[in-house]
Amino acid sequence: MKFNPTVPIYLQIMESIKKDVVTGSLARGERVDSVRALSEKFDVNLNTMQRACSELEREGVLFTQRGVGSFVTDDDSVIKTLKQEMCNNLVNEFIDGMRGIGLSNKEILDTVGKALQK
Amino acid sequence: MKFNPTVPIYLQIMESIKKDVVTGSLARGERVDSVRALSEKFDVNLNTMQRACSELEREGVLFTQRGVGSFVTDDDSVIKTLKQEMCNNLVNEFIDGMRGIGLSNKEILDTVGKALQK
Amino acid sequence: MKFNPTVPIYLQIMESIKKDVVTGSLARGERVDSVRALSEKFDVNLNTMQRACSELEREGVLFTQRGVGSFVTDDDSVIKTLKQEMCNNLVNEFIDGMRGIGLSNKEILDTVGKALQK
Amino acid sequence: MKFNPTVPIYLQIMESIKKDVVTGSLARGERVDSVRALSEKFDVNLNTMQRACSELEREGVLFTQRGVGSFVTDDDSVIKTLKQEMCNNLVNEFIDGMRGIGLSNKEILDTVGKALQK
DNA sequence: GTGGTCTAGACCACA
DNA sequence: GTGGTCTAGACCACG
Repeated sequence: MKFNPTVPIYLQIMESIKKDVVTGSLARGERVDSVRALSEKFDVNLNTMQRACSELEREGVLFTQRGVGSFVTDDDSVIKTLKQEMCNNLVNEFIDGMRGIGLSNKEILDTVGKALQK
Repeated sequence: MKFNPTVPIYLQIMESIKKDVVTGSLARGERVDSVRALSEKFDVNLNTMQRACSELEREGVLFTQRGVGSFVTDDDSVIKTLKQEMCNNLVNEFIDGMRGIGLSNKEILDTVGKALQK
Repeated sequence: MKFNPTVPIYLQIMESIKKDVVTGSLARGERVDSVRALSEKFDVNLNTMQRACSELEREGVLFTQRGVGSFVTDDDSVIKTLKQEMCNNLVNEFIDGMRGIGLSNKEILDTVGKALQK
Repeated sequence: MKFNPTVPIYLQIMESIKKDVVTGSLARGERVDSVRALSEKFDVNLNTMQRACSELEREGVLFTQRGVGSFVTDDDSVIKTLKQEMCNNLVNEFIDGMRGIGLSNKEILDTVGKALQK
């Protein structure tokens, strides 16, 4: 995975895992790889991976059973909320940005429409 | 102006000025305030403001006349390109993000449509 | 290192490092000292050193791994191009200068020849 | 005349006038244009032109007769020395630079030879 | 320990 | 007055 050097790696990893969770490619309640394995998979420092995981835990996306491993939350509503939040953030940032450079509602919608066709 | 503490102030200032340029609220060739004045306006340190300005100059958005002041580029094509770039970035990031959380083209378009009505 | 007071220190440091790179005394891909160490070595302020390094990074001579350190580019072609550029600049400035004060090609070549024997 | 933004304009003007003097395109003892006229010719601020002229006077290249105007020095030895100095500076800087990037005497001479043929 | 950013305050060259 | 550079010292995110 390629990281954008301007944003913290652990945030990018968190985003990546969240995406897997909301798309179901990491299923509800499923066990995730160990931090060590993940750090190798993402090719990042172990500390960085730990940071990403503990933040995800804090957000309720993952939970840990000591001595057993980490798991995706088994609370479906958490996942739904997460998806909604991510979606809202994306949309709001996008619209604010487009309006900020002077585009009208119509122009925004047209631009999205065209871009989606590619 | 309120700054997002997670992204460098000078970048946020650059964004703000770029927006003014692409929306025309800073006209082509127009003189911009002195670095000192801007640093007060944005309420940041002089050095921070200078960093923002010199990066904008490197990007071709501003140019400087020694001992005189800084001006918005008078090359219209630069401004057009800038606007196009900013727009593309927004759209691409948005679409990538939305697809990343598993939304279809139709869902993306619908979501934007609804959000624009608010 | 002694600095010429009429040209910015950070530029002189950049030149110095570039020379080390093109002569190979800083090898391709080699790690360079930390900014802190360099600032002591060159006996300049940390910020000045950072300025020099970030400009070198922008020029592709160095690259940075977050939290790890900075390294000489591992792209050999960049180094070759750099050497060629530095060489061309020197030669062109020199010849332009000499012609500017009215010397013929023959005189220029003779002068260089004599100077090299010292 | 185009100025290099990284070096003071007044220095560039001084260089330009010195070249005219050593090549004889400004003859020994010849009257030079008024500072005002020169500032228009070079398209620079009057202060800048004044700075250039007074430095040239300090260096003995020009001299001023109050109420009359400025003139190129009528001392031929000054001009010869000037030319020699400019020439030496060019050669020394050039050779130092080339050696600094690791070229041998032979390589330096070859490079100059080739460049002169263009 | 690494690089990156920010502030405060000073000095300089240029116009 | 303008922009540009430099220092000193602090804080932060990252690994």
